[in-house]
Amino acid sequence: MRLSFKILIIWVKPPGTIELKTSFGDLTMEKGIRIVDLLGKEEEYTGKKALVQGWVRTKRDSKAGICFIEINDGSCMKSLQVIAELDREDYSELLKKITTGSAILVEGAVSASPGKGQSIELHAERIHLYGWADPALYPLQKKRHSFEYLRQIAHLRPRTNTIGAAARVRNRLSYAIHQFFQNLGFHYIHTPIITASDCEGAGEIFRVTTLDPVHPVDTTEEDPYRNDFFAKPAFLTVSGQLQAEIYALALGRVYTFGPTFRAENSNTSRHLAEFWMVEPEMAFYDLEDDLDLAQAFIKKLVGVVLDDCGEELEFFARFIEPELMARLQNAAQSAFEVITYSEAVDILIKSSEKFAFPVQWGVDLQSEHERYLTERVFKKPLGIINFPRSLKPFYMRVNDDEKTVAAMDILVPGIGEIIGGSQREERLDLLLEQMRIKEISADDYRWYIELRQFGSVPHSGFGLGLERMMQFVTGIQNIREVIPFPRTPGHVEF
RNA sequence: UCCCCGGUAGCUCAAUGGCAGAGCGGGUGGCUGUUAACCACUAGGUUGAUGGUUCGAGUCCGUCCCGGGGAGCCA
Repeated sequence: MRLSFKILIIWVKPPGTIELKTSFGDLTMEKGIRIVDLLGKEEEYTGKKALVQGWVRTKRDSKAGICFIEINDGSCMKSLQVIAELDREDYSELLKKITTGSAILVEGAVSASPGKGQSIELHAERIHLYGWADPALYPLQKKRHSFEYLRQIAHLRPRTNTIGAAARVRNRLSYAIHQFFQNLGFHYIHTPIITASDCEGAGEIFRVTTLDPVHPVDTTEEDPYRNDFFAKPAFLTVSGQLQAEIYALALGRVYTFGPTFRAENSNTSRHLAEFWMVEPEMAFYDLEDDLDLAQAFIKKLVGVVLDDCGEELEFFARFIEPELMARLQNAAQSAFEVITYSEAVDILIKSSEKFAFPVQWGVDLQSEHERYLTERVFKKPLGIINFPRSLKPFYMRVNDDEKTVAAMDILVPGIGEIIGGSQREERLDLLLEQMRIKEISADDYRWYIELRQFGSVPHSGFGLGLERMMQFVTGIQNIREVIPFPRTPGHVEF
C-alpha cells in the first residue's frame, strides 16, 4: 500500500522574499509575509523583495503614471501602501479592475516612502487578483460606518478598523487568560455545555431537546420527557461553576473558559444570549484569596493589552473612548478598593446624591448605585463583599453573622459588574439549610451535596465575563461589537 | 419585559400638513507622490409596514415591526 503525504516547504529566497508553499495535491498556494511582520522589520526589508496578500482598503489613481493601493491583511491596524505603475503591460489591465474590497497579492520591492503617513511602501512587480469586489455593491466604504449598520453585515465587518482591532484584542485577552492561570498551576477544565442543572439562581435558560416542537410534551403523562433525548429536561449551561467545583476538589486549582447561555429577554448594551465566561475555582481559597486572585487577574489582563495591543488601544482612544488610556493605566497600577456591602450602603445613604431607587440595607444595589460608587466615589475598580444572604444564591458561604454571605462583586468604571464570585459553602449542614431556604431540590443536586460529605474543603471562585472585559479594555460601548457574532433576543444571523 | 428617542437614496442625515433634498459612496470625465484626496457632470426613492384623519401626509392619530439610549436581570 502506498502512503500518500502532503508536503510543507518553507524557504527563504534571497533577496528577502519569504515564501511558504504548501502542496495539497496539485494545488499550490503562495504564502507571503504578514504586513505586521513587514512593518515590524522595515529596515531589514527596505531594498528587498516581499510578497503580501490582503484586501484593498482604498485605491488612488495618479495621472503621473502611478496608482496607490492600500492593502490590509488583518494582521495589524496598519495598511501597506502599494505603488503600482499604470502603464505596465503585464498588469495595467488588472490594475483597472482592482477596487475597494478586492482580495489581491502583490509582490515587489520594499522602499522608503517619500510621502507622509507611512515609512515604507511596496513597489509592485507582480499583482494577482484573487477575488474582485463590485464597487457598486460592496457595502463597506472608506468612511466611518455606524455600528448598527455594520452589525447587519457581520460577515464583512471584521474588515473594518474597529471590529478588526476588537478581534485582535479579544484573541490576545483569550490567550492571556490561559497564560495567567497556567502560570499559576491551574488546570483548564472543559465543563459541559449541556446540563440538567436548571436553577442556581440564574434566570431564563435555553432548553435542549429533540422533541417535536409542533407536538410538545404531554404534561399529563407521568414522565413527559421519557422520549426526549436525555430522558429528562436538559438545558444550555448558565455557568460551569458547579462542575468546576467538582474538579477543584480533586485537582486543587482549575478554571473553565467557554460559552455560556442566558435566555433572558435582555435588550441592553451589556447583555448577550451567548457569551464567554472565565470561571476559576480554587480549593483551600477563602474570600480574601479569591479577591486577591481576581484583582491580580484583572491587572494582568489589562497589563497584557497595554503591552501588546498598543496600536489597537491608540485607535480606540482616538475614535471610541478618549479616556481609555487613563482608565487602563489606573486599573493596571492602582490597588482596588474593597468595601463591604454594609459600608457601601452607608456611603450611598450619606451621599447627597438623589437616586431613583432609595437605598437601605437588604436591598440589591442598582446600576445607578454601582456607577456612583465606582465612578464618582472611588474612581477605580471596586470590590464589594459580604452581601445579604437573601440576595445571593444558595452555594455562597454563610458568614458568622448569619445575615451575610462571603460574596464579592468587582465593579469597574464605565461597565459596572465585571466579576462576581464567592467563597462556597463547604459545610454540609449549612448548605442543606441554604438549599431548603432557597427551595433547591436536594435530589437534583445529590452530587453537589456529596462533595460536602466526602472530603469537603473551603474553596472559592469567581466568574468574569469576557465581553464585559472587552468593553472595559476597548472602550466599545455596545457588547454586540466585541463578540464576532452577537446573539441577542431575535438575532441569530450568521 | 418596561420607559424615552428614532426609522427618508447604498451609507450618514435634512425637509411649518403643500414640487423628495444634501454630503459621502457609485458611474463618466478632468487634475494630482496620493493619504477620509480634489473639481465637474450623472444615475439613484413604494419616506419601515399597515389602517385612519385631511382637498392634500415623510410630517398628525392607531396598531405592528426594527434600531438606539436607559431600567430590570446579570457576566
